[in-house]
Amino acid sequence: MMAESMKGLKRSYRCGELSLANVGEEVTVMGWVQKQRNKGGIIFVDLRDRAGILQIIFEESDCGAEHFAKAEKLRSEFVVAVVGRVEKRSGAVNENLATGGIEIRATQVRILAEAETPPFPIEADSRTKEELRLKYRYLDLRRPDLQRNLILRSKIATTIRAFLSREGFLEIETPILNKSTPEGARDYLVPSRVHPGNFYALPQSPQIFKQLLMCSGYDRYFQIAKCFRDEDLRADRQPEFTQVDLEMSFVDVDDVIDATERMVAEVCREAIGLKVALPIRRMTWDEAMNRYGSDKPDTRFGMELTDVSEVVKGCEFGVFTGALESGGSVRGINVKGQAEMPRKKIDALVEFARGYGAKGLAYLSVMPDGSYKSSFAKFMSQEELENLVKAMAGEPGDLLLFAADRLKIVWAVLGALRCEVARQLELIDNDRFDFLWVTEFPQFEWSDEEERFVAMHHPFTMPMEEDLERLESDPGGVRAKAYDIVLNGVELGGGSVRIFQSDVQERMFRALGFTDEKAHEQFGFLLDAFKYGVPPHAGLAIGLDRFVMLLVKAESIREVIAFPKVKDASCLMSEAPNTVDEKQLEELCLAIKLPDQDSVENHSV
RNA sequence: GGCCUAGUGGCUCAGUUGGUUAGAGCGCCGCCCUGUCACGGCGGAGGUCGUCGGUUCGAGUCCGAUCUGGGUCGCCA
Repeated sequence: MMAESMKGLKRSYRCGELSLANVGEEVTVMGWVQKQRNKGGIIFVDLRDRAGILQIIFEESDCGAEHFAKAEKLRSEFVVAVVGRVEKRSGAVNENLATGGIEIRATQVRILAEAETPPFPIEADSRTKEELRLKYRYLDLRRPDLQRNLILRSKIATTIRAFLSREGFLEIETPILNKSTPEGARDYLVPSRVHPGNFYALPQSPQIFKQLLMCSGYDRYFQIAKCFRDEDLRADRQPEFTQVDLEMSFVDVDDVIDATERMVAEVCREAIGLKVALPIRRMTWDEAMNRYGSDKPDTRFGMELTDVSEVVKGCEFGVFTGALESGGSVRGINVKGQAEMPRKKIDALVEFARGYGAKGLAYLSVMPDGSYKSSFAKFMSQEELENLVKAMAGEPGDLLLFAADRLKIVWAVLGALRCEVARQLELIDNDRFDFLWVTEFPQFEWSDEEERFVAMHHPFTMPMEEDLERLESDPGGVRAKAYDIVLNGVELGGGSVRIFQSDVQERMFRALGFTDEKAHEQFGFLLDAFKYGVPPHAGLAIGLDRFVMLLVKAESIREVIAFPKVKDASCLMSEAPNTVDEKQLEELCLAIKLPDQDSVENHSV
C-alpha cells in the first residue's frame, strides 16, 4: 500500500492534550499506532505522540467501509492521521491512561507511513539491552520515559535562560575550534587543512573566552555550552557534554554562589516542584575531606570518618603503626548495628576497598554482649581496644571499619566505602535532594606522574588573599577561591574567582612549572588582555546533563542525552568515529600510522 | 591499561552433575471475534546458544582466546 498524503488535514491537538473538556469537538490527531485491538466489528487503536496516548474507536457505521478496512490494516508504529469526534467513553474508563475517560470516534483515517515491527517494544520502563536501544536510538527516543527526560531537559534550559536573562546575563557564543592547551583533560583535535600539520582543539570549557568577555566589558555572560574531553567514560560522564557556563564581573565568591543557588533553586522548583532552602549550606574542602573523605560528599546519611591516629599510636598492630610512621593516617567509620555482618560480606567490602588503593581493611565488631571480635584484637590490649571503640563512639551492635595508609588513600577508601555500605544497607533516602557548597579547595595538587604541582581547578584560579604569600614557599598549603556545588554526592558544578592581575597570574604559571616563554606561548593573549584593564571576575559552570540526570533520578547520563556515546566513545547508531578517504587525509597532509601490523590490517578495511 | 559483570528465537529470560529433537512468556504471521485497553479464541513460523579454538564418545553447560555492551579503578586543569 502507498503512504497517503496528509493534504487537506491539519493537526488540531496532540493526543495527550485532549480531555473531557473537548468532548463533542471534531478533531484531527496524528501520531504513531501504539496498539491495535480488533474485536471484529469494532476496532480500538491506541494512538501515541509525545504528549501521551489516546484511544481511537473505529466502527464501520461511523467511518464507512473504506476507512474501516484501513483501520484493520493498522500495525504498531504505523503513522496515521485520524479525524473524528471526541466522546466521553461509553465503555469502561481506563484509569491507567491520562486520557482514559475519552476516546475519538473516527470518521476518517489516513495511513501516512507504514512501519516494520520494531526490534524492541516501544514502551516505558524498557528492559531491553542498552546496546540494542542505542543502535536504534531513534526508536528508543520514542519511549515515554526518554521523551519525558528530554522534554524536562528542554524546560530546564528554558528556565535557566529566563533566569539568567532576568539577572542581566548575556548569552554569548564562543568558538568550538580552539587552540590546544596541555593542562587538564586530553583535547579532541581537529586538523587544519589551511595550516598543514596544525590542529584546532575542541573546547574542554569556554574558560578563557569568558574571561576575555569580562575584559571586554560584557559584565555578565552565560552560555549553554557543549564541551569536549577525550577521557574515558563513566555512567555520569560523556566525551561531549553540556555545561551551563557563566561569568560575572566586579564580584567575589559570595556573589557567584548567590546567583547560582538561586538559579538552581528556580530550576528545581520549575522542573520537579522541589523547594530548595536557600542559602545552600557551605563546607570547606578540609571539613568535607575530614568528615566524608570526599570533596563531593553525599550528605544524605552520616557514617562520618573519625581520625583515630592518636588513639592507636603506639599499639602493636603493625598495619596501623606502619601507616603512621610513614606519615599516613588511621581513620574509621562506624556502621551502626552491623556487628554481625557475615564474614563473606566483610570480605567483599575489603575487596571493594582494595579497588581504591587500600592494602586491606581492619574491622572491629562490638558484639551485642559488649565483647569484641576483631581482625586485630590480638595486637592490642583490652584498654587500647576500649579507647578505640570509645573514640569511634562504638556501641554494642556496631561494626567499625578502619583504613590505615597515606591520608589521600584513607580518604578515598573510606569515602567510597561509606557510600557503598549505605547503598547496600539502603540507608539513603532517594527522595532527598541534598545540596552543598564545598569551598576553599586547595590551589594545587601534587602529581606523582608529572612530579610537579598541578592546578586542582585551573591555572586562572585566584588563591585566597591570606595564602598568596605562600605561593612560592608552600604551594601545597595554598587555598583557592574555588567552590563546587554538590548534589547527593555528585559534583554538579564548580567555579572560582579568577586571577585578574598579570603579576599573580605569572607567579601562578611559574608555580605550575611553566616557563615564562611557555606561559606566553599558551596564554599570551589572555595575559596581554589583562594589561589593558581587566575587572575582577569570577564564574562557574554547572553540568547540565548531570543536573537533569539527578532531577529525573536516572541511573545514567545517557538517559538524558538524545544521542549518547558508549564506553569506547563510539556511537552505536551512526558508527562514529569512522575512517576517512585517502583524499581527505591527503588534503590535510595526514598519514595514519597505527601501532602494529595487526592493527593496520584490522583498521584499513 | 587493570578489575568485575553480561551475551540462548524479534524482545525478556529459564536451561540441573556435560547426555534424546534447546523451552517459556511477550512479540510476529494467518483465521475468528461489536466495548477492548496486559483484549480474547484457534492455528503457525521462528534458534550456528556472540565468535574462534580446545577437552570429551558427547558441550548452551568445562577450558583458553577474542568480540560486543554495562559498571568501576586509573584518567577526567
